[in-house]
Order: sequence, then structure tokens, then C-alpha cells
Amino acid sequence: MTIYDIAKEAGVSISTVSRVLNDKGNVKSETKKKVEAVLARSNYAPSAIARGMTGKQLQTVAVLTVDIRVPHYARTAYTIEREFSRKGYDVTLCNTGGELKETVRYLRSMLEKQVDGLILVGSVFNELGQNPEVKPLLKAVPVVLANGKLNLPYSYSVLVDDVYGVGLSVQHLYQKGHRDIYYFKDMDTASAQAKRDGFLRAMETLGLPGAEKHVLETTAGIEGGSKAALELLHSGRAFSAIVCGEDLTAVGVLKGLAQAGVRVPQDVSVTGYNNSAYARICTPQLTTIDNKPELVAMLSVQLLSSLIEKTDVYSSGVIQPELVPGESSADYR
Amino acid sequence: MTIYDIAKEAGVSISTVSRVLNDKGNVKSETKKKVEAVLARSNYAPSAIARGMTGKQLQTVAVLTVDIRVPHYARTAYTIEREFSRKGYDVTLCNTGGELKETVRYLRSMLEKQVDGLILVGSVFNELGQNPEVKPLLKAVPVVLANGKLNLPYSYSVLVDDVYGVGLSVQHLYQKGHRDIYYFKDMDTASAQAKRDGFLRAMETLGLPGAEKHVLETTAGIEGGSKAALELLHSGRAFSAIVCGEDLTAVGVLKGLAQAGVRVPQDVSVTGYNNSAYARICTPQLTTIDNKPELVAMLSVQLLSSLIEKTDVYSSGVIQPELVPGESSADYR
DNA sequence: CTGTTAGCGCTTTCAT
DNA sequence: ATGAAAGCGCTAACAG
Repeated sequence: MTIYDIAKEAGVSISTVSRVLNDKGNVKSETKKKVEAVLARSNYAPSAIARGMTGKQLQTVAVLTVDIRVPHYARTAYTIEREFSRKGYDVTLCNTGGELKETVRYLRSMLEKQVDGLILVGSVFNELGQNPEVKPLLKAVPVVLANGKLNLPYSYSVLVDDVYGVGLSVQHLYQKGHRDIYYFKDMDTASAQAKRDGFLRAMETLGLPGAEKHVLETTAGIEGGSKAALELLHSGRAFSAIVCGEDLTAVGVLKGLAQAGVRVPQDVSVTGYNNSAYARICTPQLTTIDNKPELVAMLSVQLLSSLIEKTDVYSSGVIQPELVPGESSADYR
Repeated sequence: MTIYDIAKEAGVSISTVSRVLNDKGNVKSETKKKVEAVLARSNYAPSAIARGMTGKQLQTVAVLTVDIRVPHYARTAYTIEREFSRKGYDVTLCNTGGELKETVRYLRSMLEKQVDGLILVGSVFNELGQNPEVKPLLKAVPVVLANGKLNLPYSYSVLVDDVYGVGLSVQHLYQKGHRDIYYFKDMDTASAQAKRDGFLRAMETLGLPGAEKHVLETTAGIEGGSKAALELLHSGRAFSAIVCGEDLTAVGVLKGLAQAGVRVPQDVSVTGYNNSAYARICTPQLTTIDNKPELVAMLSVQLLSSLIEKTDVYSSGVIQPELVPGESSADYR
């Protein structure tokens, strides 16, 4: 069923049908009614493809992310999808695994499909975006980085101030009397580095020297957290609080400490990051940092759609995280 | 940059370019080389839209799901996306919220875009798919239900045997000596009903009568679990084990019981469902049921792509869940 | 082997 | 206010 069928059926030309379809005016209301009548009883659906053929816009954007199964990305992607859907765009999902090869593959495919824009979710893309294979693919359409930054002509950013975020945790613990604070770092993205820096800076600001030695690198996930906690414990070093760069790491810390008979928060305080469901599921519930993925997503969508529709372009924004108190941190004693 | 530019540049016709582009043969290897050379230095990308215009295939499928933030759906959607990506398809994500209006809106949009097929994830679509507004939209392209069933011409299913799944939990508890077993139900989808039935049937099979009175309905999420657990506790009814239809509900149960000073598993055993990350994060770790979303996803993709490409059509499959023992269930004493 | 040509379904001038 | 006609970029007959 095409526009021709409708035209024939209504006894008008395809131009007229196209006009009523797109509400372009210049159609006698009588003719319009006639066409609409045919339209109504015909279950005709215009082909978005044919439209894209002329208009050059498929009303589609792509979201590239590392892995939609990671709750933080899921929340971001969810909000992006919902917001764009409201605006009449469809969203193509790309799980790149953070890998160069996949990123390139997806980008190529998206450009062939003539997506109207791209949102790259996660700071992995800071680095990936600079890659000579990727770079040229990123200038064909507007690009927004959600929690990332890229110095490319058509790209804009919505950033989360992770330095500040981790600073909140440190400050929180400091106020509770903790001085021997450790930081568990589990990744190597720009975001993870910012968090580490946030830790170092906050410690310095609070007059707690030698914080570099209080940064422990470990693997991602529960395992990494447990392992690092046990190592710290066995090292014999004094500590009363552990700040983690991820909720999942913090969960691991809780498990590790529990296994060693260390009570949280009575003996040691622990904080996470992301304000994920995990933080509310584990015992005790985590004190964590809300880095507001929904807000990041909404701003990213706003930014990208204004870029696509060439309306006023908002400048890149920076979002301030917030501390969410839980049961895993308490006064030092 | 179009095929015409390439043709001119290489001094051949567009057909020839098209031929080498699609590896159709019938091109002198010399000419081919020439064209490929031009192609290589031109960063030309064929327009998938124009292709779709003729070929009627955009190599795109849509995944409709309730909410990608729910880990179980995220796992399913992730696997679907990855598998289709391997096959050269793009995946459009649709978060319908399980709502009729949104479902209709998404379906319409997807059909206008000429998606090659649809995967509906979750048994909510059993009912939604029967809706007179939805039904006609589902016969334009092949449809696969992941963990759902629809009696429609072009639709196929990959089912999880949830009756059997919950049965595993009951059996597990029975073997550990439990007799006073309760079931917490928190949704009203076909899947949730199957689970409830699984409970009733298993109880009957094991010779434990009056199981209907052992089914407690509650709201979804942690809250629902806690609430129901406390209610059961205060009702004064005897019970030594609680089977939940969702891990999250089970987590709530753990929290509720802990709050009331009831120890798990020493005093009461608890089981969840889904084998989600949640089950491993909470304390104690949950005994749960693995309903294999990745497998469901892979079979769904296989099914849908064979429908799209009209190769051999696999019959709809049924997947058997497995019990994953955790620390939340122990011998009755 | 290669080029010419006719669409695919729609939007958009340009006439009328 | 309406219609005719020219593409959009590509694929697929159909001729050579």
C-alpha cells in the first residue's frame, strides 16, 4: 500500500495526498476530508525509508554504550530512549564492549543508515573517539558524549563531575571522624581516573597527606572488592574507611570484610558510587554517590536534538553528583 | 558522496560500482581493482536507506521490552542485540513500559521504518498482542516472542518453562525437609501466573495440600517482599520456607526477616527467581532459578532470522530452567 | 563483462 | 488549490 494507491482511491494526485499526510496546507478542506477518509479505512503507513530517501532524515539516533547490562548504562540508555521516543526518534542500541573494532563497525553501520545523531555513553569513548579509525566517522553527524569529552568539531559533552563526587564521599567520612581512608580503584577509564583524582584532591584539601599510597587498584566487580579488602586487611595497615569507585566494588568489600569478621559500619565504613540498586540490596545498605544518569541522559538528548534540528545549541553541561547516605558509613570510634 | 561519484571517478558505470560493492561477480578483476582503489580513498559509504528503497530490507529489527533497566530484560536485550549485530542487523530498542498505547506507537513507527522483524521480550506481550489495536500490526513482519506466546500467523515463541522452574525451588526445599512452604507472587503477567501454577502443582505432587492458601500476593520490588514477609510473620502462620517469583522480592524477604530478627537460612529458607546479580549481592546469597535469558535470546534470534531470511523455520522451543543453590536455603530443623 | 534504464515511495519545485 | 515531473541513491533487469 503506497501513496499512489491512496491517491487513486481518493481520486487525487499523490502530491495532494502527500500534502494532507504532512499537513502542509494548500488543500481545500473538502479534498482533505476526502483523502483523510480513504486514509482512515486503508491502514496505509507511509514508508519512513522512502521519506528518508528524499528528506535525508530517518528520525533515528544511535546510542553506543559498553554494555547495556551494566545498570548505570541501562539507566542512561533507558532515559535516552524514552526521551527520544517522545520526540519521534527511534533509538538503535549498540553494545560495543568498549572495543575499538566493534565501535568502528557500529559507527560505519550507523552512518550507512544515515542516523541523525549519535550519543556515546561512558568515558571509554574519550579515548576511543581519538583513535584515527574512529575520528573520521565522528564528524559526519552530530555527536554527544554522555559522561565523556571529545575535542571534535561536531561533538558536545554532558559531563559528571566525578572529582567532586568522590570528594563528597571523602568529606562525608572525614566529618564522621575518619582519617585513615583508602580508595579502591577498579577501572581505567577517564571517569575512573577522575574519581581517583577526586580522592587525592579531597584528601589533600582535608590535610591528609600521602593519599597516593591509599589508592589500591583492583579488578572490577564483587571479586575485586573482596580481594582488595582482604589484602588491605592482611597488610596490617591501619584503616577505618574505604571509598570505592563503584557500588559493585563496595559490595565486594562488604563481603570481604564480613568474611573476615570485620563489622560495617562499626569497625570500618564503606562507600560506593553510582547509587545503583545494588547499594540498596546489599547489607548494610551502601552510602553512595548519586551521579544522576537520568539527568545526564536528558541533557544529552536535549543537546543532541538541538544539534540535529539546528535550533539553539546548548553549551556542554557539567553535573554535580550528590551523596546518598546509607548504613555502611558511621562515626569513627 | 554517492555511487555516481565513485563511478565517474573510476570511469565506469554505476552498475559496475554496485557490482563490486555487492561482490556480484561479472566484473573483470582489473576493473574491480580500479573501482576498489577509488572506493578505498573516498570514504564513501553506501546509503542503507537507498538500498532499503529497492531491496525492501533495512537489516534492522526491533526489540520491544517493558523496561531495559530490569536486569533480566537487559540481559535478554543485550544478547539479542549482540547476536543480530553479528548477523549484520541493527537493533532498535523500545521500552514500552508494558503499556498498550506505547506498544502501539512503537509498532507503528517500526513498521513505517520497515523493520525486518520484531522480538517481543516478556510475557506481558501475550496479552497485549491479542489486543485488537495491536494484533493487525503484528502480521506485517515476522514476530518472535521471547518468553511469551501468541497465537498469530507470523509469530513464533521461545518459552521458558516457569512451571517447572518454580517446581525446582519447591522440590529443593522439600528435599531439605521443609513442608510449610509459602509462595510470594508479585506480578500479573502470564509468566507470573505460570510460576504460581508451578508452585501449586509442585506442592500437590509432593502431597502438600491446601497450597492455594500458601500463595501471597504482594507488590513488586524489595518493598513488596519485605511487607509480605512481615505480614506472614505477624499472621502467626507456621512456615519454614518462602519461594519468591523474583529475586528482588526475595531480597525484600531477606530484609524483612532480618528486621524481625529471623535468621536465614537457620530459621527460614528463602528462594528467588532469575539468577540475577541481585541474588549474589544480597546476604545471604540467594538460592535461585536460572531461567537462562541468554539462551532464550539466542534461540529467539535464530528463530527470527530464519523467519526473515526464509530459511528453514525452527519450531518454537521450550527452555528448562535450572536451580542455582545459594546460602539462603538449608535443611529444615 | 559492462552500460542503460526503469523503478522503489516519497517530497518538492514548478506549472497550471 | 492541484497536478505533473524531477529527483533522492541504489538495485536489478535488460541490452549490448
